[in-house]
Amino acid sequence: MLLEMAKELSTSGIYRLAQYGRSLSDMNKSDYDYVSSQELADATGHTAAQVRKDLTHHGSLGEAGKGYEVVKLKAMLTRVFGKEKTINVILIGVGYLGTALISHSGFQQQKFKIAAAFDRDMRKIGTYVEDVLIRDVRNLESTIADMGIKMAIVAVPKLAAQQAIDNLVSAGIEAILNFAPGHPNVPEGTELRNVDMSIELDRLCYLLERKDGN
Amino acid sequence: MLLEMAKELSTSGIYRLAQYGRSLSDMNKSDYDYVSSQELADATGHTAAQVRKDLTHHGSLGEAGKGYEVVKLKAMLTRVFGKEKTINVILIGVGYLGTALISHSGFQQQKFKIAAAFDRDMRKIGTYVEDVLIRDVRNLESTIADMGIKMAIVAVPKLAAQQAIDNLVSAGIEAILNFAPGHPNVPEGTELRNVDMSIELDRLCYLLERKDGN
DNA sequence: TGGTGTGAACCGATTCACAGCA
DNA sequence: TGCTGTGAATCGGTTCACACCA
Repeated sequence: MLLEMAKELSTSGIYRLAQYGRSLSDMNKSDYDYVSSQELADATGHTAAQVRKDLTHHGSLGEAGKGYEVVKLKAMLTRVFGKEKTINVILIGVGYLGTALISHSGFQQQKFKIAAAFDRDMRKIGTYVEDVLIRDVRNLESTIADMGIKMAIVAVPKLAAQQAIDNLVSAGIEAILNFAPGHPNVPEGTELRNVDMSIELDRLCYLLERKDGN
Repeated sequence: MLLEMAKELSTSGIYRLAQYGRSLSDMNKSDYDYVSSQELADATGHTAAQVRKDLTHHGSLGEAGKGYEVVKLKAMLTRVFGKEKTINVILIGVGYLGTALISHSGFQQQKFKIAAAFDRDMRKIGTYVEDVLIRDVRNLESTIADMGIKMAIVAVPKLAAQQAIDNLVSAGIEAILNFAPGHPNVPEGTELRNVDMSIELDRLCYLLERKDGN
């Protein structure tokens, strides 16, 4: 089944696929070792059947009795996520969170690079965090165009988020990872994912409530 | 249906419930106004039927023809999440991310308080970030016991995460929000939620792949 | 009239069980 | 024998449609 058409994959399916990729890097297997669906299942907390379904979904590459060849599996994941090359991303908002994101080692390992950072605080503009130059947010549009960037991370305060996102969209950004609380609007065709840390805490609260005394 | 038994709610159900709470704060309605399932649906991007199903699940409190009284809805949400009082949380790891979390205004608004922060860097211990004293991680256990804390946020580097989580568990922590990449192990009965920022970016990559040229 | 509450229908995702292959 | 690939069965969440109520 070469060049199979990529069927749509559910949100949780994408998430699991990404997890398999992480686990694969974490188990230090050589590229020519094999990994079984059961091993991947154990490492990620899913079931072996689930893993197999997910993997076959993108072209069958397992070998009966042996498992999946690590190098092939990695290649498949790279292709599915379109990560043949490092993905350049821009960052809006260089406060503590923005700085943390620039320093975040996980991005580099996963072939993401923060190619440019923007802020509107004149005291920050022109300085560097790690090796990333902080630029004036008024140059957003031209920088995005020059660099051909498609993805952005928003790490500005809640009240500035919608404006920042509007600017990104009109500058041609197609996918946004937003850390500001709230539910910013984006036009059809722009991908937006929100990470709301206090909602994550709420989930934990809910679980504790169900478990404890109550 | 007073004191209804709280049925288990799906992960996504909990998430939506938390979102309704946020939206409720954001729409500045008075406590005695009413809000319809349609309004909540628009604000959160779900369907009206979905909103109603979610809300009735925790006791019916809508009024036919009018909607849901804001004050009652808020009270219900507060009860479901066990947030009658401010929830004290501790933080492990006061790097950029940890500092960002301490400064994060969203927590305070949602009745979460970072009651104590820990690090193992002697230069940080004894100093303050905002009004939070940074303590020696070796005092973790006693502080948790003294303060009666149940929830923790882990913002240490990847390699230190499993150790930090083990320490938290043996100190009696029951719920952990982890920002380090990877899949730390926790014993049965401890709640763990992972926020992996590069997996979030991967999801966006996948979506872009499907949309663009490809 | 407007909007809730809910059974029924629908749909997709997960699990099961096993045939088939190295 | 060990492990994949996959149809079939199952499960649970979402949507639909409408009765009912203020």
